[in-house]
Amino acid sequence: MARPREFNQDEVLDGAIDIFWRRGYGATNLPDLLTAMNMSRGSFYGAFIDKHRAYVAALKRYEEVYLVKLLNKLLAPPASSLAEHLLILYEQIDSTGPLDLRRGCFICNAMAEFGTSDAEIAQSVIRMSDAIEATLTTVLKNAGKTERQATTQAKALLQIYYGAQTLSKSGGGTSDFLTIIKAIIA
Amino acid sequence: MARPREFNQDEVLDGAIDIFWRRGYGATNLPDLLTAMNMSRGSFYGAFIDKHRAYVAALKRYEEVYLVKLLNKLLAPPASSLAEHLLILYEQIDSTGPLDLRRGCFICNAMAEFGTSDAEIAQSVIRMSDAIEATLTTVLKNAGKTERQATTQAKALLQIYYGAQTLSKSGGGTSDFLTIIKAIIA
DNA sequence: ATCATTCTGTACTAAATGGTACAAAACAAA
DNA sequence: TTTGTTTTGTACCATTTAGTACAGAATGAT
Repeated sequence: MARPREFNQDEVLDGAIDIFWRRGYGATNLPDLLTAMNMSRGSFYGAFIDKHRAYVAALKRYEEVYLVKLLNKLLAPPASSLAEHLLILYEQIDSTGPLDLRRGCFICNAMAEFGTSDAEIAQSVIRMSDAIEATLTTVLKNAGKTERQATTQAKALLQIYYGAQTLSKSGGGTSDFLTIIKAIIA
Repeated sequence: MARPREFNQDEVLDGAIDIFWRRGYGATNLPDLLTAMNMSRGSFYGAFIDKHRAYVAALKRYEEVYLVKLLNKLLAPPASSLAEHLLILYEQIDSTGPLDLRRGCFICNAMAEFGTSDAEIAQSVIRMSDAIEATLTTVLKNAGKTERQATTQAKALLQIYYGAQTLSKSGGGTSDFLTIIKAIIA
């Protein structure tokens, strides 16, 4: 039979996620992308056809692995109060550490860069947003909220989260996160 | 003396703001930028030196004109309840109308695209964010909130606003905005 | 009307872009 | 070892990029 592939699909996609997350799609050129994925040009085009499809594949892996991890964390039985449990969201924000490696939220970044210009990507990020919102709704209902309270508060939490991620990426502060969460779920 | 300029500085910058807002900095190429600004290459480079400085100039004009307008609206005496007054924020979000011309928030877009990679731009967008936050704090204090309440709630409102803008840009819903505002200022 | 100065538009350039072609290498089966 | 197939790395290509050069047009002052 034939020569086996030398690269691992998951590993190269993790590399793609990393650089796309930090730099965005358009600002990532092919040489740097190949370095981040640890692939040669030939292998890259053989496996992903073009840059755009590589990005979509990275988004897909993000959804299947990284997003699922976040949702599972949220769905785990709260070890403390609801508000403190929801600090899991805050943990996603790299608001500490050096400014130059704040990459924000991968989903937010995709929303801001593509908007609705790419139907497939827009659909993907909205699906991920909806998944987070739905999970937050479940968490709130499990904590005793009514259906109506839970849905509205989940929306608010998601928007707060996106807003804080965006601000943090530019170096803005994200203080009072816990206080704000408490106000929303009050 | 010399031949006077044929273009108006404010008008061409408005054109720049428009296309940068819709497409971002990197995704806007020079021919399209020149069309949007209604300038020739010669005039453009004569007036702005390069693309980057044109973007910075557009940001500056945004701050001086568009942002100031928003702040003044917020500072105007509320004609209704505080929550309904704060719907001024919601009015900034183009969540109605066709998906393909949702451009999001100019400031958010800049944050997402540049992060901290450009010190001058980062400084500018943080200053604008701080201005909105400070204005919201004033509005809340004028409505009878304590200093502590006002500052925290202003932060929350700003983050909700950024989050809703980001979601809206990708076609996500922004329903329950008023309910969320009410919850935050409760 | 002439001149000095500045603006405008176009032709051009060097570099970088994403993508392709293809030879050589690596492997499994026979 | 030989053969068949696939991967890999590199050389290459056409296009697009931001930016420059410069000729000619337009203007106000003299």
